[in-house]
Amino acid sequence: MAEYKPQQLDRKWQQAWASSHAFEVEEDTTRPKYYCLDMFAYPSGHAHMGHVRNYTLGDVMARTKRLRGYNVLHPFGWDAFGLPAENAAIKTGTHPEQSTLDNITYMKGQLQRLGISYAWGREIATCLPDYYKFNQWIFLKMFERGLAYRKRSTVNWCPSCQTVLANEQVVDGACWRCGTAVITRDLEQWFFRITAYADELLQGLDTLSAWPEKVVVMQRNWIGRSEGARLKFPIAGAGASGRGVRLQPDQSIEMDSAIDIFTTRIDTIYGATFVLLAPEHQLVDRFAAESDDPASFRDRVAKFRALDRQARLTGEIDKEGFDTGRKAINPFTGTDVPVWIANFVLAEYGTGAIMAVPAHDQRDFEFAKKYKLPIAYVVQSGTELPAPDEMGEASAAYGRLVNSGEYTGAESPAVKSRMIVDAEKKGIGRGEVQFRLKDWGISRQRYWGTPIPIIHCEKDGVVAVPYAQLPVELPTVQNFTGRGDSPLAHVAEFVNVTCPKCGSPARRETDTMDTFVDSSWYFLRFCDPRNTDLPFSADKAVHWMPVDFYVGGIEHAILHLLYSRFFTRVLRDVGLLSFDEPFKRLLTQGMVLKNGAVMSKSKGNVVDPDDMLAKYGADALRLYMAFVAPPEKEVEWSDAGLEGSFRFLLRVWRLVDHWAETIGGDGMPACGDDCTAAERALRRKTHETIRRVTIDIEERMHLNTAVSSLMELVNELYAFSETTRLGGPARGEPPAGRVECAQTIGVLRESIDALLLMISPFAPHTAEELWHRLGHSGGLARAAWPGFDAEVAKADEVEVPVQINGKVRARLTVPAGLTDDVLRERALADAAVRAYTDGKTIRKVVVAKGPLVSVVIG
RNA sequence: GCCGGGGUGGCGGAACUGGCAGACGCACAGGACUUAAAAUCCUGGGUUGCGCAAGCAGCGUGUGGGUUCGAUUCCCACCCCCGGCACCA
Repeated sequence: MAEYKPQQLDRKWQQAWASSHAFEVEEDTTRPKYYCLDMFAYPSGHAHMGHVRNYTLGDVMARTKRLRGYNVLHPFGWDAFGLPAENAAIKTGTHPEQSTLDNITYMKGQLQRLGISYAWGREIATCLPDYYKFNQWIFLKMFERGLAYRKRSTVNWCPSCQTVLANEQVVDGACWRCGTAVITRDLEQWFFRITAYADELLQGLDTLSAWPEKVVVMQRNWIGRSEGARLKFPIAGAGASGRGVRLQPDQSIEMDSAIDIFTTRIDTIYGATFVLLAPEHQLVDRFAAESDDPASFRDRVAKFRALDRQARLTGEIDKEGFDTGRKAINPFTGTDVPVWIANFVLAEYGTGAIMAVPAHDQRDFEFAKKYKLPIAYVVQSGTELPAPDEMGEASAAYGRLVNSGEYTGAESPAVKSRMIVDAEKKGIGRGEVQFRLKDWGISRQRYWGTPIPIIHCEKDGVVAVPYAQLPVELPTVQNFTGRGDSPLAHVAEFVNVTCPKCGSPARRETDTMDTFVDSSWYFLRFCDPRNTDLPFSADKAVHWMPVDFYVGGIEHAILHLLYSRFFTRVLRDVGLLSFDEPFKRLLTQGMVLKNGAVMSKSKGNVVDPDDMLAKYGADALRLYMAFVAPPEKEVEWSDAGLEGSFRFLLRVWRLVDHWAETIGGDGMPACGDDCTAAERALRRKTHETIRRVTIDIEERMHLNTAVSSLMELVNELYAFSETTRLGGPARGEPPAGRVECAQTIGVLRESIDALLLMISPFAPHTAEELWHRLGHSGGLARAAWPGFDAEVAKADEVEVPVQINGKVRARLTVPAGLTDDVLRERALADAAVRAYTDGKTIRKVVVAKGPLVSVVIG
């Protein structure tokens, strides 16, 4: 018997695949294409088990689809810019480029040792100029379209990473990367106008039927669309001498003499008894100046502004506010309402000002109670009309309007649109849609990223670097200090340039781009990775895109996937693409835990893939990853589980090795019709397994059950081997010479071939070796997935359970395909059934598919 | 608070459209082989009660109810766990 030495097989077949370029692809219109994408990796240094799981899942799909006849694009690359490399440079002095390229080399070796079937010829790394040139290209296209713009703004700043963070990179008030509490800073920043696509990005979610519901919902919430109205509350006493003068509701209002508010509940406006401003609202400074005691006014505001920041970090504060002393006019009721400043009103959402309706909003209710502000009840949802003084909480439900002037008696929410139309007619407001989504700040004051292709000129202002001058290459910087300003600002020969427009001395932009820019279009670059003129050719993108199957971590549910959907639309509008959604089907795989926690060096619970490869080989590790749980679930690492997978492969090896000589070689007989019962049973099992495994991989992506089906088939093959007079592999006896019966050979051959083909996506090295030993020429690359024959899979005898009053009381063994009537008769005639039914009334007999007979007696 | 997912043996999990709950694996126990061990192969097991035994009866998929001949699956109410968002007006 040949010994199973997986490490040797790994090396042998990996070399064979590499030298035959087995996984490289070109466009081929004669076959259907399949784009299988694994999320590219940040080259952190070592692949961890999460990577192994991710790429195993992708590779099972890629290899299956190849056998199924698809022209499969399965590329890989490196998300190579980013902070860790720069932080390492600060610590150790190794240049980011050096450490990044070293890490890529090492990790690439690891993935190759796992036998992942990548088209390495298309490998990309975002830190190379031939890639980031097109980050700059896309930036310029966006700049031309007004989608990339500059503004001074309060930004999230991580004091530890010394850089700006996007809203999406702030988690619970802390930096997503290092966990340091985020502070704010006022900086001139570049933004991508993702909000211009907010509605489209939201609507597109409805078309993503093959995405996990969870991810779709997360994106929907993140975009956060709210329909409502923007309304003007005129400031009473606006103007120099007009304090206290009351405006009529239909009087036309000057812009700067009114407070704009946003509300989704215009139906409650008759209950708006005060107005609240965010501490950062633009009117606050003016009100302070015009107040009786500006100094103390400003003091109180300043406290809120400071306090507000802390509150956002902890997530809970008491609602506090103070009266500005000013009044605004509720444009629907015409009455004066006080204007307060409140710490819980957000400046960045809506208009930074709200109408407060204490009777129908819990926050406003609490505020009104605390400061004894009036409460007016205007939407009746129950039968009782509560007295405002006795209300214990706000009533947010819709209902019939009361105390609402001409709208009294109308039903809400239906009345909303009528009120908005009326507001428009009177010039006091209009319908408006607000989004939670903010524009994407992409400036980073760091080195290891894509330079922003912009030049600042005294005379011409912000000037784009001409396309012909791309890429703006990242200069070599030797000293990394980690101080807060952009390292590029210290490289004189980089900074000092001449203006492309007027030729006078100018300054280069020294910020770099957020690395999420790099990953927002890399899947398009894979379609045409060596194009030097364009990010990719439209033809090639049309051929390969969209990505048919995308596998990666759930942590990218919002950031990366939303940005990629945004970029796809921008590039569509630029004319390079003709579709909206980049990823047809998405699988977010669960994390790999050890002792209930994420593996990390600090916890000391890391299981190194290299160690497992050395001990069990790639196939056992891959098989274990597929078998341990459904792909979406978190899994707890288990050495024993991995060993179990190894044992299974050993079992397959012994089985095939045992039969190889008997059934191997060309010209073996095919299955005939005169099979024994045992042979028919094995064929049935084989075809049933083909059916299940195919569906489990391609449709359900339940690799764990696909593997268990294969295990069942192997168990069946062992049992079959034992029962033939040929001598099975179980006891290690040699087969008793060539088999006489051609039938048996044909059946075994069919079953074992199918087994090897179906196991090959999981355990490609072992499968390839055994396939070769069976004498197949051409290797698995030339093979086709086994066909399913429904006729063969059909059972000729079935066991039919008989339920009596819901409990299984008997089993009939009958020929398959009996009619319901015959089944009913046989069930009622059965002795075991009669024992229960004799002397009882049979009330009902149901014959169900299955089949199954259900008898009701009384 | 809102949204999404989940709760099945000692453990990971299975049950495809309402039809035999616990596939497959791990761990465990017994047996075969062996001088012995490892490896391998075979067998066993949800649980309670009765029985020397083959077996018989009952209970079982978070809890309580409902629909149905039949519910892990559908409906209602509730409890718990995980994930996301969170003063978004």
